Amino acid sequence: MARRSKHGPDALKGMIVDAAEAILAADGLDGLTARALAERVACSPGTLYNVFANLDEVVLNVEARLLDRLSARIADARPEVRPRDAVLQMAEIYLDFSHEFPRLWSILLEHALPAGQATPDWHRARLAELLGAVEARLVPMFAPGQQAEAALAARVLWAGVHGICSLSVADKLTNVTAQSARVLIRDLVETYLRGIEARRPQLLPGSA
Amino acid sequence: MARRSKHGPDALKGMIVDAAEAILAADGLDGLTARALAERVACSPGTLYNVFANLDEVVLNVEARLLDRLSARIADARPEVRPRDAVLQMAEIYLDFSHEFPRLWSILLEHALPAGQATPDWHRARLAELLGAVEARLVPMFAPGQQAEAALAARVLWAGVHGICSLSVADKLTNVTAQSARVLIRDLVETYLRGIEARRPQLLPGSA
DNA sequence: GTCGCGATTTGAACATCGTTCACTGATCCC
DNA sequence: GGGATCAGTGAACGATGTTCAAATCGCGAC
Repeated sequence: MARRSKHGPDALKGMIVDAAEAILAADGLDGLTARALAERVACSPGTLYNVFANLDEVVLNVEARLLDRLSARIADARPEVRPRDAVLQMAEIYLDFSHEFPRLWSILLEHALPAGQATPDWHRARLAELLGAVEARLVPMFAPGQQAEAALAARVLWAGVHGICSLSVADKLTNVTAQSARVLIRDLVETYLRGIEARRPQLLPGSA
Repeated sequence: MARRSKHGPDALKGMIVDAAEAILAADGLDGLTARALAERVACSPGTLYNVFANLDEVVLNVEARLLDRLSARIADARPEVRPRDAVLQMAEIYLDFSHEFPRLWSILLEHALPAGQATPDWHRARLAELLGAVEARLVPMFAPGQQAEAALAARVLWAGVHGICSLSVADKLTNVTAQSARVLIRDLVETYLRGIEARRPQLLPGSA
């Protein structure tokens, strides 16, 4: 064996990440062993380490693809006009996505790098991109010169939606099923935005 | 060796959980190995398995103590009178707690049991207790016969606060430091509650 | 055709992990 | 004093992530 890769090295990388995603979705982090992954890719464990530094890097690549998929889904959505509807739409996409890939989603949230290793930059960048999308749809609700308030609101809303989704996926919200998580999200977005309007009803009354 | 325990078996249990908490706080989940834990307790690895079924059970006991500590802190707080202040107070206790034990807190959120094993009942019960405390302080803001709305609001607020705390501890909220997480929490609670009042300004105007 | 070289893949080996269990020896009861 | 008991032991097992010298293949030169 050891024939030169018929697929280029990038293709091999893709195959490994594919296989890793399948294993993670089926068996969680504990199921992803170097030997199990190698067997699924039909190569030896050593080959994995020619392409990735370690298993953590494989997991990170799965996470990256997952985040990209979410970004694409948000980008593909038919844009709603009213800011409230647009934010609600994003929140529901977020919710649906987390429940569509519950295992992968949990791994994305749970996966902690060993020791001092910080979250990689591309990870933070992808999260910042999502946050920016919320912020962009929120800006019309605020007067010019209140971008700081819009940025704050975006972070609060996004963190809140995230909290509902993660607790819901982990089944930790007592008496809250996947179904009713949607109700929570609607209530959060509508009530929070109503609270914003109630603070400055005179500025942009038409934006409600 | 093998002298009969000078400490009762419960004391040994406590010593193990103590040591495990210290290791987890210092080195995270990866640092908690059976041998390292045994060395810190000054016993052999096998002894651990006379007291606990496996290392997961040790971690669960650390988590249980952590949740109890949070509950106690909330119970000890001088109760605020106005519902808004009471909820805000709880949220800030929650935030401070998560940042006081960031590593243990992350483990509490991240720790996923292997395979089909569900979150143990006592865990869910402790979370439900926290949720109930929020709910109790929220009820005065709603008219009689609107307990369902109060329960919904409690879940939304608690999940939202939780989302801010977890993203903040994990350092995933772009441009949001531990300091400013407090600002996010204040904004969430105040704006959300204002949104509730804006919906029914006629009912309990004095509760603002 | 074949030879050789560089790139690629291999899989045995290593340290360490969680966990088990036959054994040890201190303690209690008689 | 002498079993009986049982908390505590630690060597051993299988599996883990990772490494690296060796094996193997693809391909261009001649």
